[in-house]
Amino acid sequence: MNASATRDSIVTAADELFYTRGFEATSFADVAAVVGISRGNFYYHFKTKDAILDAVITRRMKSRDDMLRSWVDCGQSPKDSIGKFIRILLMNNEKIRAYGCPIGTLFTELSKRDHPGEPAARALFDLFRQWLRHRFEDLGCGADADQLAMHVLARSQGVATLANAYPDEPFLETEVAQMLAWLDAIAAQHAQTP
Amino acid sequence: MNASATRDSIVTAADELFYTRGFEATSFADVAAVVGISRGNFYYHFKTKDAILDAVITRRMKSRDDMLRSWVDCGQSPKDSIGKFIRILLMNNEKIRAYGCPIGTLFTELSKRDHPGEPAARALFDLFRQWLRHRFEDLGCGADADQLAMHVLARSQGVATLANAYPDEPFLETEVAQMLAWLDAIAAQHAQTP
DNA sequence: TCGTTTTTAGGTCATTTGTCCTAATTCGTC
DNA sequence: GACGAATTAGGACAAATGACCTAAAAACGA
Repeated sequence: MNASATRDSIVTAADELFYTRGFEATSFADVAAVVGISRGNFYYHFKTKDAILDAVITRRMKSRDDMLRSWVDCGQSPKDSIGKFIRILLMNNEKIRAYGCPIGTLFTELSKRDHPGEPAARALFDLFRQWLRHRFEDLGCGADADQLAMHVLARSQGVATLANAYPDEPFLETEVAQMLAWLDAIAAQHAQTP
Repeated sequence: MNASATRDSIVTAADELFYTRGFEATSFADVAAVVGISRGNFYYHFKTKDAILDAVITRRMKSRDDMLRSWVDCGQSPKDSIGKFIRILLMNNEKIRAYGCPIGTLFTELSKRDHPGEPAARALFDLFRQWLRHRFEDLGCGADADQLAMHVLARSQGVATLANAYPDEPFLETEVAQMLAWLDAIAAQHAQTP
């Protein structure tokens, strides 16, 4: 098989395992088993576990960046863009209930261990934060834009955590509806005072 | 030393280490070193790592339960009680910035590994949830009480996570102020429609 | 075919949990 | 104080696991 194809399937498998089982709990052997290659081959592509983590974070970064860009490029209103972000929680409903937020849980794990990959994991938060801030600026929120961005991020994180703790309850849907209502209010408020 | 005193200091040390480093990352040797006892003595008190985890969760449960009860017993209004809960985030400011929420991060870690201690960790959430629900009921929120309780829990979790990711920003204080303002609005709303 | 790339099989080394043992020390009780 | 029970120290050791490494084989392209 092509080397970059093998490398890619390793990163794909690692991404999934880091999400569902956690970074530390996932071993070389686990990833190799999913991909169907030997541990030695694994080492051929990635010298250290941190190198795989880097690749996984880079992959997530690109994936999220592409997603966010597509929402802006398709030309919808800033409010609808932010609404789409909030609705990610609904889109990934089952996975969030089962494993929490892939960004949040990874950061929390790396932070607790003072892992060198922590800044890279924080950069994933930054990506969403900047994007949200720009959308709120487009909405006319000016100086409040960053604070609003952080607010949306925090509530999303909280909802993901609690949905993970209480997966059998309709809590996630309720909270998303409330966040969308809150967004309506913010948008209305800044529409009349431009 | 008294056996229960030794046991207690083990649980205290484990509680702190599980919080600051995480459960999996903390080894028997780590805890024994902090307490200043031998590994042999350690095994005299706790046969397995899961047994220490149980003891730590029980301890946290009792500590939080005592705290919540004291807030009700001192006879302040339900609104002020809920306010005190929200202000936990301020009280534990530095620790939350450094290590996140002790309840949330423990649950997330155990959940991700399908650890048998997961239900016990969820019970900690339940404790806060029930208490908040009762306070909102006292406030006259009736059927909405549980949903409001979950809302407060979720926002607190989200704030803790983001404050952990951005420890150098005044974000935590800002969000607490907003939550307290939100609480004011809820209380006012139910004061005029009893 | 030849040389490079890719893959495999296997092993090393360190760490951690958990078990077990012995001897010393402390403690409660008489 | 004496005695037995509880507690502690300090280790040896097995089993498991995971990160990391090497060398030979296989696949592949020119």
